[in-house]
Amino acid sequence: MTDDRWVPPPVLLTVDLVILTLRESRLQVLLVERGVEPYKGDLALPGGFLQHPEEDLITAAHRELSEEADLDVETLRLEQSGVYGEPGRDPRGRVVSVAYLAIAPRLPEPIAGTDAADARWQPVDHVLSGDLKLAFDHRRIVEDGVERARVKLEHSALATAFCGPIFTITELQEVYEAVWGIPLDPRNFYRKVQKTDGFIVPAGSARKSATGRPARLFKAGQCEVLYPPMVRPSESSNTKEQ
Amino acid sequence: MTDDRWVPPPVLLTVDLVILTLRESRLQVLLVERGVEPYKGDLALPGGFLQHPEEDLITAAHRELSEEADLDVETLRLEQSGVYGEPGRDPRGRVVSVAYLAIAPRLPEPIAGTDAADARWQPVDHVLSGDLKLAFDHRRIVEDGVERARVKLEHSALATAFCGPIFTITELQEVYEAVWGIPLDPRNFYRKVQKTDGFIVPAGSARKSATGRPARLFKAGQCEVLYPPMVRPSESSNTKEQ
DNA sequence: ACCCCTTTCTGTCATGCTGACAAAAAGCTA
DNA sequence: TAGCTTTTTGTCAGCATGACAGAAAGGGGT
Repeated sequence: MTDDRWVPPPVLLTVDLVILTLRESRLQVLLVERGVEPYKGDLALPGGFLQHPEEDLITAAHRELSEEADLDVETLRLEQSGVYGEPGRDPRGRVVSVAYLAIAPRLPEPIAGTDAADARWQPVDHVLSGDLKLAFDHRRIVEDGVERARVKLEHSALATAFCGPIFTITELQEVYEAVWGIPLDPRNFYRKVQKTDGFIVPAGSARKSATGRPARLFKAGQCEVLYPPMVRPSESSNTKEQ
Repeated sequence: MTDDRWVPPPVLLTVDLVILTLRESRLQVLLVERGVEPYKGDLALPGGFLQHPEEDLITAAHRELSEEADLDVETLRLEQSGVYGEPGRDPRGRVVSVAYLAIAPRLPEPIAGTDAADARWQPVDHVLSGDLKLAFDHRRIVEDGVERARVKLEHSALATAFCGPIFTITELQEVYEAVWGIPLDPRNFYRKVQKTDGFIVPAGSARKSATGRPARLFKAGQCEVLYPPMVRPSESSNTKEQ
């Protein structure tokens, strides 16, 4: 650092995308089959290098998403979820990756783009359990992203974004159950979301499909931050035991 | 992306450090006076470029900390707190910065290192209020770091790390008050931390300095995650109003 | 029409946490 | 001993929660 002629070493920057959605009542993550080396043929998160030196990170993230999986994600709000810069994580050299997270309602089946041989949804538990091997350190990135989504569900009104514009309380409950991976009591859940101010507002009259009593319809309220938060019960047993 | 001869654009990577401590019952952040252009003479967070292409991010963070402010921070646990990569944030070119956060007990007055003309503690409210101008987008980084510290105080036993190895409940309360920036009721706080399992454990007999009834002494418990969490009262008014 | 089944919705009840506050306990000082 | 400060122990009402009972509102089958 005392040498005037020293120049900082450049690194290569990538963005990786953890796109979560709900399909068949399960939390699923968007994965692509890599069409190029390294890890050609393996599953990985969509993502890639910055295109030009002036490209914004978030712009690059959106671009990669539309390139690798042709999803209409204009409205998708990407949120930073971590940086992964360990040397050796990419055989191509020193690559630092910024991970972005998005959580969205039932998205359609993606269409593989230019860089990806294939793109499809996979249940996150297959990734977390290790049944599904991912390229690079992408499993770790998925883990971190899912944990962040779980926490976000507690403190923000994000869960409504998983549903359509109009939904029933039971549908909202299924979102929580899928993301948290635990069952909830319908009656207490009903009471809780009703009295959490600004979370959901009534939308039109009742009536829904199939069997059982017709459910009332709701839409997302205007508040972002939930107070009091939705607490997931399992958190209690998380105290680190000596 | 369809051009085989295309190579990804390199970027320069820096680490920036948000080191928070408690001095004189106020939350303070470590700042250095820049000794080189750009922003020479301005206050900024300690930090700098990766030294060589194989340097780990966290290693670089520790190195910069010891270079710019000669603190003995072997035990300091740095935690990632964000990436700042907006084009134009640094006049030297495309510079992406990874911010690290550390929270620590009363640290000594720092000693300016090689790159910094000076290094010292500054109250965070001076930074947040805008009274103190920082170089680059460092004010934003401090804001994010402080908010993260506030949240961490709610859910983790971090607050004990601000105190010495042995402390009184009142001292612990002062930590919360300083970081959250609000007053708390001593009696309710006393009750709360006592029954939060694994947060604090008794350490030796009572007795302390100055006036008033001697306080009992405690040390940090073994648990990391607080359940139930410490909730800061102001959070209730945080609902985003339409 | 009637019964059964499913799902949604409304209550109830005991428990435990919280905020607000009273008051006792334990020192020090004058 | 009186007065002051700070810590510690209670008290009390209100609110949220978990567990669960049971009513309401449909549909399908006979």
